[in-house]
Amino acid sequence: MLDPKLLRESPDLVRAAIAKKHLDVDLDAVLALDASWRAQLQETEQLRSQQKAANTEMAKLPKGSPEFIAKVQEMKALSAQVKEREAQLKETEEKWKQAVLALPNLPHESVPEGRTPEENVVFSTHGDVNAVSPHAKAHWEVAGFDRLFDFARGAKVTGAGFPFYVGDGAKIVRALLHFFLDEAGRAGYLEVNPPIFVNAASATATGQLPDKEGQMYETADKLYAVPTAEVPLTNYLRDEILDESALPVYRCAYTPCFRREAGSYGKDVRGLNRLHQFDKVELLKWVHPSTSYEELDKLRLDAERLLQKLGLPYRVLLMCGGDLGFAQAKKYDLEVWSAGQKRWLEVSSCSNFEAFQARRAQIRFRAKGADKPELVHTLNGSGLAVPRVLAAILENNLQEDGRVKIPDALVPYFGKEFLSFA
RNA sequence: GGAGAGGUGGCAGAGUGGUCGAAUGCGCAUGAUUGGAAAUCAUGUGUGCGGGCAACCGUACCGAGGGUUCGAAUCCCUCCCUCUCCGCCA
Repeated sequence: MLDPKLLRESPDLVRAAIAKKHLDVDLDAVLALDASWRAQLQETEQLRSQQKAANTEMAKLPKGSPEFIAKVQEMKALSAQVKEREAQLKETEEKWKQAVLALPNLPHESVPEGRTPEENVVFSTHGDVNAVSPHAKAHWEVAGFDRLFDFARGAKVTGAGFPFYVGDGAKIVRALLHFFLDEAGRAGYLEVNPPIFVNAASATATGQLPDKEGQMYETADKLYAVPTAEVPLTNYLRDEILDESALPVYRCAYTPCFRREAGSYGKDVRGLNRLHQFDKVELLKWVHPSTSYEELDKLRLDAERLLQKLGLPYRVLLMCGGDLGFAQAKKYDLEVWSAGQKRWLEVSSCSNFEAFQARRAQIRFRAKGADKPELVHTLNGSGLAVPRVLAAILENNLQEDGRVKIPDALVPYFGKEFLSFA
């Protein structure tokens, strides 16, 4: 959520932000709504003030006295008026809230102009895409793939996009998660094992609700399966005021992630590329506003280091305004090279939300001596999402004999040097 | 799942219709005292929203939402959560 004061004082900044993100928002309508909400609020508060004053007077009057009875009659009219105005105010407030919630975060000045994903800037490229296995093929075409990654039985038991991981397939998932969590711990993130269902308040605070409702699985008692650990983890500190000295707070969490992916069809749903359930380690930071861009760079490097240690070629994209999410001020995507598919696969997305999430979730800190608490900045990034990293390993490291060479850094976790499909 | 008891400020805890944003204690902050500290004394000490350059003013908030009333922390309804006992269970 954007600062309503910013909207009032500098509507042009907000207008520019909407233009840079190539969104369609009728800002003038929002401004008009804001003005009418404030006018109604003041009127209503003024009436309530009268009511309170009368109440104090009445308390001093003897209960059954004629003055008292007269006052009660008089106040009935005011009371009715207050009720009516409050109802109106509530209605306007609801509209106002929806309108303000629909305003996107301001993109940072360093975010490049652009409308489409093609206009994202290649920030850096690492490793040699030609240095991968000459035997690479799309991972779903590798002989024996279906034994280790059993989509057919997954479809029978649950549905499309819910594979079974079997034998070395299960083992390499566990090895990757273990490796990711250990690395995050070394980088200073405290490991957390959060609930994987959240309530509506939490999903709203991080922005999944109200608009992305259809992307989540919902249970009979109105809980949502987490689409990412970002949701429970960010909400961990919801409605709390931290001590300034506690910042920055670093947390990481592994959770399975559940996404309905309604409306995504076509080529990129093959194999491990897009699943309804997948495993991911998420990195979270709550930081002092003055340091958040420095922290974003460090967060990105923490994610990059994982790909470097796994020896996978990757590139970093700096997202342009049009491809930046609604809530992000700046975002980098990490894409791993998939030698068999001959394309880049997104495996991490590192973002600075500035105070946008913190305002919705009311996560603040108090500076020493300051009278007012201040909103923190939140950042998060994947570190990393398993299936696509796994796809890249399977493809890039495929040997002539059909086995897969396990990256050196992963061998201690996997327990052997080759993954076998046999 | 059943029965009972509860949810009040950073914490403990009073308050059962009006003068209550809320006693008191602890904690915390500032000042006095002290060579310094402890102790003591004094003062202050929540958050959101709106208005105002500001000092400050207004309003809301006593688990959440609704209701009754001129007026609700207090009465009624629904829901959520915690604790105790019983049942069930990894």
